[in-house]
Amino acid sequence: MEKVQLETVIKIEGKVINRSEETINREIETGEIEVSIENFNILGNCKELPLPVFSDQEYAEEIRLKYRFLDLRRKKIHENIILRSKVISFIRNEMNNLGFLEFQTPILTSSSPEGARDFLVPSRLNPGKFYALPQAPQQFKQLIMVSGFDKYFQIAPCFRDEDARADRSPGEFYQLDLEMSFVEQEDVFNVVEKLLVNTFKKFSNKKLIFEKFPKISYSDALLKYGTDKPDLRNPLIINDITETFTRDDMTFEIFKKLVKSGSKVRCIVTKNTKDKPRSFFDNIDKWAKDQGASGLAYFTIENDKKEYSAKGPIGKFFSKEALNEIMKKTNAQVGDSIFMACGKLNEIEKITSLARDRIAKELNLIDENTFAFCWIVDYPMFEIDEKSKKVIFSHNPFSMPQGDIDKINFKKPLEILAYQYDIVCNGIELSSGAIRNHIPELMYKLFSVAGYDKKQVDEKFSGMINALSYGAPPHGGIAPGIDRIVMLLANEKNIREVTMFPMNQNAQDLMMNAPSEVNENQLKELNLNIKKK
RNA sequence: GGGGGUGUAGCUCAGUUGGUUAGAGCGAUCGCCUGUCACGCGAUAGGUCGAGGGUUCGAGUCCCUUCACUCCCGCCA
Repeated sequence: MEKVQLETVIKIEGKVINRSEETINREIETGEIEVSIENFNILGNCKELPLPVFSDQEYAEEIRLKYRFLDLRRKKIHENIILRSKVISFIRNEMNNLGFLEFQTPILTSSSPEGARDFLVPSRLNPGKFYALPQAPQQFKQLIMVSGFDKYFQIAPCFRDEDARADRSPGEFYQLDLEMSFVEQEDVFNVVEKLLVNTFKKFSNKKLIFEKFPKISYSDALLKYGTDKPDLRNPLIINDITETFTRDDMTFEIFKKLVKSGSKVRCIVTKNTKDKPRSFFDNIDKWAKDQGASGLAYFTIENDKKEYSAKGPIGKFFSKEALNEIMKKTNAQVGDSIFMACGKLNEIEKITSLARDRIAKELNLIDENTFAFCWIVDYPMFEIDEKSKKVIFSHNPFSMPQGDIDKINFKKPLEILAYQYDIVCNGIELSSGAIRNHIPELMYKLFSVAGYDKKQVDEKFSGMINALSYGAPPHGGIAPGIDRIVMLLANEKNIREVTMFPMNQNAQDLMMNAPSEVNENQLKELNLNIKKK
């Protein structure tokens, strides 16, 4: 019996008996009993283990993924997967109770040129043609609304052929896809907010900072946080102080020059950091440079000789009045420090957003035991494409523009806002949704702004447009990411920790050897030739 | 496509300014002991130091190239 290796599956026959008093072990669950073995045999042998199962140690991903069935026996990930199952059935139950019906939608569907890259599946019966795996059941759920089912949901697999991140599985992931008819934005918010609050209260001990999620407009979010997925646990806020650099008494010429040519200056104020060592500031500056920015200028506000002064390498460039203006604008006080970035709008949004996280971590400002949800609303319908300088849809071409439909000024497309919204929790984008545009004429108009004529729209979205022409109800929905919800609940930083059989960063399944080559016959049937390199 | 980090025994890691035969713990094998419960004790096996090239009397260590994994940027309507 002692020769039996770890992880071997055995069958024991014998009597369960009480342990004698001195051998009772209260540390373990079965510490009061033992089995008096009469007989045992081995049901499943175990080779030498490539990774220890009975251990909390961390192991290289490669080996964990290759032997996922062993990895999954380990306590932490085993519990994560159980949590995932429970969360999903809880959500399903809640949705059912709210009167939503769960439907399946096709996995083999048509490719859409917009958005993410599609996974393509060659058709044997239709040589030269391809199915695509759905990036999301977007069009189907709208068609379900048109079909008269007014509340739909699905724990839907979504497929996107894009590169992975820690919080983004390559290839496939799951969304709680939902759609409702005859609703406005607020109706969707009410359903999802309740659902998420219930789910997070049930499955986590962490405190919800907001049970009523604050709503932040997209433009506000970019100004105050530099991103449309702000971590609201972080108290730091970004301020625009570009104006101050147009003053005559401002002598910080580097920024002044940049501002003259259209650059912006934004800053982050850190409270009571005057006693931080020089290295604190320089490290952040150096870090910013490592991130590809030109650095973060800084000074600390001091109170020398009864007058405010800016102290630091660039402090001397700031007049008393200029300093006052900045303090007024940013609510900064004596003892606070100010980090500044100057550059093109999208560049400094990016670096100040990263700096906000970085500085907060450095100063330990984030309470890890909380969840901070918010809605990001009022997304713009269109944006300018950096490369082509053309007007493109900024999010979802099927979203409903805001305002009185008859009064929308299509000549100023960048000013059109959409009923488009995101949920963000702790800096992680959990979902996006929209009230959909169910009016074909309006859709043609919006598409024409983005450079598509009626014929192109009819070709691309024939199913959709056609359906909307036969009495479509106003409708809208949202699709929270299941994997990310479980990730937050399980307190994991990586989505693979809540995915049973994940692929690695290069979208390979090391256990099943996917993707793999296929044989000549398979290719022949599909009318495919592989170009050898 | 680009940038950073990592790569030494089955696993987790150490390895000094370049210097003898590359070490430890866990695991494995064999044996001993045992009312043990992550048992204990002893012995043994196990290494292309990710790969290739270079510098050097000498490379795990320095240089170049490359591969794998990972994090980030791009990308993800």
